[in-house]
Amino acid sequence: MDFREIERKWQREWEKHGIFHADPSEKEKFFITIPYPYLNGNLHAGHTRTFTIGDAVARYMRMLGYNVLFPMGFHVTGTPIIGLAELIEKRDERTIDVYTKFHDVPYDDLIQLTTPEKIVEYFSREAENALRMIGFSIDWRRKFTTMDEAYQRFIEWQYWKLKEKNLIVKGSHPVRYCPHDDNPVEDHDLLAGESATIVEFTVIKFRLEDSDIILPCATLRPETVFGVTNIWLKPETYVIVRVDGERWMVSRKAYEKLKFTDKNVEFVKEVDAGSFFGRYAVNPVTGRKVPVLPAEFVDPDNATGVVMSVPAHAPFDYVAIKDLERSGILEMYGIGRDVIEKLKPVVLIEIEGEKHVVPAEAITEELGIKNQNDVELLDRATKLVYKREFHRGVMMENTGKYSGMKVSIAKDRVHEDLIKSGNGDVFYEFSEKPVICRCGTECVVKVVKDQWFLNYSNPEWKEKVLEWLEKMRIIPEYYKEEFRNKIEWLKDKACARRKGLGTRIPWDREWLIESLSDSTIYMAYYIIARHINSGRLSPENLTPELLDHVILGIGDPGTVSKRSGVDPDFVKSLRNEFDYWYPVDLRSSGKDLVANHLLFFLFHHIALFPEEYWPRAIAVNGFVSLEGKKMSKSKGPLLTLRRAVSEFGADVTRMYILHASEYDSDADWKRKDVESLSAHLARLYSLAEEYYLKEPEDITDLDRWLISRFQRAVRETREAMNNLQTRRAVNVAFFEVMNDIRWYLRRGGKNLSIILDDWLRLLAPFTPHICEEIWHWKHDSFISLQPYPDYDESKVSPELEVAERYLEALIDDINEVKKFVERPSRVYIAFAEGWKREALRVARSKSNMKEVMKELMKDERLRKISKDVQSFLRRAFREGEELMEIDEERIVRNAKEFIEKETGLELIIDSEMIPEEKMRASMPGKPAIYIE
RNA sequence: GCGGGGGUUGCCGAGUCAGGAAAAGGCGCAGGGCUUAAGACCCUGUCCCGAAGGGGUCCGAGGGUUCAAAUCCCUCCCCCCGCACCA
Repeated sequence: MDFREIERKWQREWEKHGIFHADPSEKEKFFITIPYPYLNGNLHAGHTRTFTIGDAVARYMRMLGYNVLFPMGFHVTGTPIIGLAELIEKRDERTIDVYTKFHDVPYDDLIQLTTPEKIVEYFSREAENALRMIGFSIDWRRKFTTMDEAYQRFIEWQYWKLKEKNLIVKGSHPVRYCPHDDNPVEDHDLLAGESATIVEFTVIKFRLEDSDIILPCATLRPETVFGVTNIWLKPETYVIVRVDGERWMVSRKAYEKLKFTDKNVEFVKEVDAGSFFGRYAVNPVTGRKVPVLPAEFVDPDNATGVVMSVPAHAPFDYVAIKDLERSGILEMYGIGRDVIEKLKPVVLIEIEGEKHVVPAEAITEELGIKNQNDVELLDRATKLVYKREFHRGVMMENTGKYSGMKVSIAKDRVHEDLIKSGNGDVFYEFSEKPVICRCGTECVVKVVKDQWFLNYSNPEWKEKVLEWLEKMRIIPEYYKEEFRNKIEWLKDKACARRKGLGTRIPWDREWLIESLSDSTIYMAYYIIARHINSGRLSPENLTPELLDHVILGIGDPGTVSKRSGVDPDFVKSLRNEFDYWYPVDLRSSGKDLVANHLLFFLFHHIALFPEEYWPRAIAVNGFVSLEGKKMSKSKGPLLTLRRAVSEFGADVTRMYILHASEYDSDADWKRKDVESLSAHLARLYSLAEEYYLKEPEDITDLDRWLISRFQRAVRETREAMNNLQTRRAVNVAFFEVMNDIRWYLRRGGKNLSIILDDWLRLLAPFTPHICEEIWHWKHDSFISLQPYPDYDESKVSPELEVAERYLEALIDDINEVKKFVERPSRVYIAFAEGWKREALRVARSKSNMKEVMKELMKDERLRKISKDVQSFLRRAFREGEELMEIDEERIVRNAKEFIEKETGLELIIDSEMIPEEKMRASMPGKPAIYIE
């Protein structure tokens, strides 16, 4: 049988009948969205996971009777598409290779894609085809791209709204930057230093005595400013530069870096550090005068190249002073030895409950550090001291107003105070070096000036988001904590760019709205997009008044109609439509979007909409790897959705991906596993061929058993789907039902068709095509629109289920014993003595196992065989009352033939033939067995 | 470092919140059945021992609580992900 042919057939039928088009109705609505994909390549297995989960839920909810809206659009905002167009234009070898090999774009098509427009056109078409060929139940009338004029109107409207609410502010921020390309660099633009982060140094301005020169000491530990004994410079050439009107002395490298900051920097002259040694500078915080001294460990390529020395807490400083003492360097610069003697470590941090030492001295001795060339050990020592002091340290009384403060707090406080007083500044530096751009140039930290920021740090805004989060459903649940933390951690975000595709900031048209910032509330736009696509609305109609009214209910239809040129009745119906669909009931997404998009999604909804339109639930899922390897869009390996479906079929792909893993854990795509899953689905088909159209014969207990078991599958599948546990759902609905069917057929069941209608409906959200196909052998309706099977308690028969389990266990036991008998031919069976049944019943009258055990364990003799008692009781509790109530003899007699077939033995029920010691092993539910 | 998640049988993974069977399901492997054959399908086994349905060991490591611990408590080790302005 050909899966693909069936799939295409039903996809055509669904489309022809528009069965997934959703419009307001009397029914209760369910609005589910999946983040639209970014179109710098083809959809791949990772998308497949997120989308398939969404589609399974959409289909499930539809079958539960909801009016489900499941729309899709395409994201094209930002720089990658432009970058890709440039690379293709340049015929970049690597790009051509990756796109032909992994994205499956034919070479001749690919080389045509030399403009962003062509790329968007091409990949949106491909994406739509792919999404159609896997059979997602999307309402395609609502598609759009973020470059559409109407969408941009909608974004402009949103940004005006945010501006009105003062949620957009101006500021500067540091970015990783390539001086050669004159552009910020992203991770994938780097040759080296991908893991480098931008570190913020505090600059503390020490003024040189009798001079206007400032020595800007860069430090990561501003709180130790109270313990500065001297200043270090490397004995080499430095420069004097004018920085915002001040004269700074910094390393040459530092000067280069300063040019990229938001400061006004002017070169003055070169100077020799040597001529400054022995001079004094003033600590702006303590007023203490400290000498300027030489040290080799100073790295001119790190921050300003000017270092304040805190020998009590900084192992480097401590060791460097020791080195000075031992060497003749001071004499070389004509500095008296008395200077050294004044460099006594000033301890300013204590750790409660520990004895007072000079930390840098202690650690240096402990690690056996000899001199400042022991860089590795010194780095380790520095970290150790920092770690201890940061977490457990408290500022001592010699730190003025910071005295008694925790170091972790004092650190930030001192930093802020320095900046406020004008005695401090910041200097950005990479945490690791070098950071090198793909063009080969070493990157710098650039401070972008006057940029627009979304003011996420706004405490009221945050508070509202945090409060709403508590009311939301987050799946899986433990992600709520993650969201809580991320919301608290979120800082202002730059929302403007110079380069890329996108919408201009309406009040400052030099800037483009950055891609994550234009994707926050676009779910609302699906409702409008439908009418743009049908031609009933044009972009010009989307005036602020219209959007205000439709989305927020502001104004009256009459006025809105005049301003927008839209018929008043249509204005009203748009408003009703919006009000019907909003809010988003579920946003289901990959876990990579938690710390960005999903946060912004919440923040923006909460800022802009009234509470009744705030999102109700968010679900998060993991990634997909390929044969254990991480997929990569830009390097491969990659499995496109299209390739997966053409090779394995839509249903197989869907079911595999749904069953491969749960929630945020990652799935691995293994070709072999996918293939064997294909066989399982084929089995479903052949079972249907054999049984679906067969009229049931007389209904037996075995049939009732199957129906009973099936009820439980229905219940658990529903429960799983209500929690978005697709793996569990598929496991139960498909594999466990399949196992029951195996037993049913093995037992001689003939009426499989009694559950097939329900089974197909149970599976329809996961493997809709094959279910639709089989369903139509008997019905004219679409299974996709049928009601989902309901759990029917009245069809559950615990007795029958216990009876079957009893039988299975009995056969197992007989086969087990059989192994030990030479040439076995007969099995004798006898049932447990009445007194055992009675004892069990008494014990069972207690409410739970714990109670019973407690009671029974008081008896010393029972205690000795507690394990036996345990297994005895466990089973009783598991099986329930029914274990005592079943008529063992009847079950065995009825299944005599079956037992004989399964064991190959003649079965005789006769207690006379069973030796005493075998009889002892019997329990209710476990007859005595004797084989000869 | 901070935050979140995790370590179960050859592999993937349930089970942990509410303590009570070597522990669902899938995959792999082995044996058997069916078949002209292959495939598909069906059955059995897959930690160790066992000539009677049993026994032993086991859930990252080590302690503890309990009649009973993968599950509760304490200590420790290891792994994955995020830490941004990028979609």
